[in-house]
Amino acid sequence: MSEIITRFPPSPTGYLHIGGARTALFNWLFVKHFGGKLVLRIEDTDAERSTQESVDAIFDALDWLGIDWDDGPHYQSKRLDVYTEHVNKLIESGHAYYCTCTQERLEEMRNKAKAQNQNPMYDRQCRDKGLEKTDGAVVRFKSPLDGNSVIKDVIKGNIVINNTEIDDFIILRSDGSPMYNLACVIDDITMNISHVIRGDDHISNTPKQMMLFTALGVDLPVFGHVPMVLGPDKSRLSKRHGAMSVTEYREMGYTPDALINYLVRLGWSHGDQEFFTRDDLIEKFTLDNIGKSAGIFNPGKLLALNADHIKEASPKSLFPQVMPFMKEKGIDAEEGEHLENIIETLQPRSKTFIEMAEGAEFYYNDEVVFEEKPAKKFLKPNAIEPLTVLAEELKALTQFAESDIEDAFKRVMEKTELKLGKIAQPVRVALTGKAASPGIFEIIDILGRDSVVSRIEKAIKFINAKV
RNA sequence: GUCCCCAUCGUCUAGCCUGGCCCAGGACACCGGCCUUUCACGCCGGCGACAGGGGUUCAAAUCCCCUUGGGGACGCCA
Repeated sequence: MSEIITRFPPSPTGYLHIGGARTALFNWLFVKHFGGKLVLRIEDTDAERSTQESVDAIFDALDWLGIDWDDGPHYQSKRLDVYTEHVNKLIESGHAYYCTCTQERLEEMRNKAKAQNQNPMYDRQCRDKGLEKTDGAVVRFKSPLDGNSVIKDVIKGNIVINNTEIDDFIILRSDGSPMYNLACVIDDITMNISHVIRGDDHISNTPKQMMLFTALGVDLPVFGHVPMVLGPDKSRLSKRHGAMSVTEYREMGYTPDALINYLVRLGWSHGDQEFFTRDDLIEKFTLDNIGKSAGIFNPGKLLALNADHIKEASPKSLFPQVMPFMKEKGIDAEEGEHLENIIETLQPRSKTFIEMAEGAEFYYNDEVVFEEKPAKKFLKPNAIEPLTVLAEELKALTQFAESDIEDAFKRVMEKTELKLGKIAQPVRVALTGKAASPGIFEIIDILGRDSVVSRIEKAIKFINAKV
């Protein structure tokens, strides 16, 4: 088998959205699995809508996701001569012709057809006129009048379309720029694309593109149309369904590994496995297990997967991802063992990096702000004794490991005749200001003796001041 | 409307190709419970689906047909 080359061809008319990212991912995983190449192609032939900001946003998103490419980026806007060259060939070989029908006439025809519940199609008025190139003329493809086109889709199976359904579509605009189907095919040919893996909203374009391949005398690539991603209301995913841009998930504290896991798993499966690392996916991904039906984007499941990935990751690998969020909260954290320990305590209770940064706050601020409710409930006069005794016990410790701290608590329990819960909760509030936190022994261990004692003393003062 | 695609719990899916192991398994969500120094994690249990109707067959979620439902495409957008 010849080399596998796929492509990801976004049009830079906006950010990289969830659906596009998924298509990119399928292509990327496919080539990673089989050792092929991925071509990145920017389809910017629509000068009106294409922007540099979009191009940058797409690169940024791809970079964050960790999707790299082997060839490109190629910009269609810079390849206009390649397209005109091929269009000229098509005209010479009788596969295309100039058309001077006005846009008004075309629109009129469309409206009329729709009014009569007919499929709107060009009536091929200029097909056999042998028109020469003139200002304002477009080039149309001379599509077959009979027979049918069969897409041998590796995902959907054979799809048969009657050629009478396909009209003489425009391949070159009156300004000389190529239309999507033309540019796409020429690029796929010149870039030696072996597999075209794209959203199934492109199925209707495929017969047209196949005709172009055939007219140019080139073998067809393998086509695979992946089902679309729909919103919760089953309509095409759009902004009103919430976060659509890939990078919004970065801002919401998601790890790209979770997004990738979620997106691939939406429409693809490997038995009952739900959790996949990147390497896992590369190892197991093939086109064989892609489903045929559209899937609904479920933010809840993505969140759950994000929590799983945070839980499973090594604390160190999380540094660069959480630190920006910590910084935003005014936490000036340093990479190292201390941060590693902190993250470890937060991993099982953080669904996002935003939550993790919030959970980390108390570690970095000795001036604990007591939340009203827990303070009222636990920082009461009867907490003074256990707090005082604990402070003394901690001061007396010669070793300050978690087990030593636990022993200290046991002695406090004996001396005060209180259950652990009665001691731990006031201490927790004293140390964190909150009623919920990681385990009390581990946070004492991480905070260190000086900080803990000082916080406890401040809490005692707080209680006394209240009385 | 025309053409095309699709159809298993609310959602993502396993099973379907190569009928029997499926009165349908897993995951998210939800509801109970356990664990426990809090919150989580974890663990256990519950809820919950083969769209409908015809065939074929000893046997159908699995094969065939029809209906219904949903989606997509119908641009000098990509």
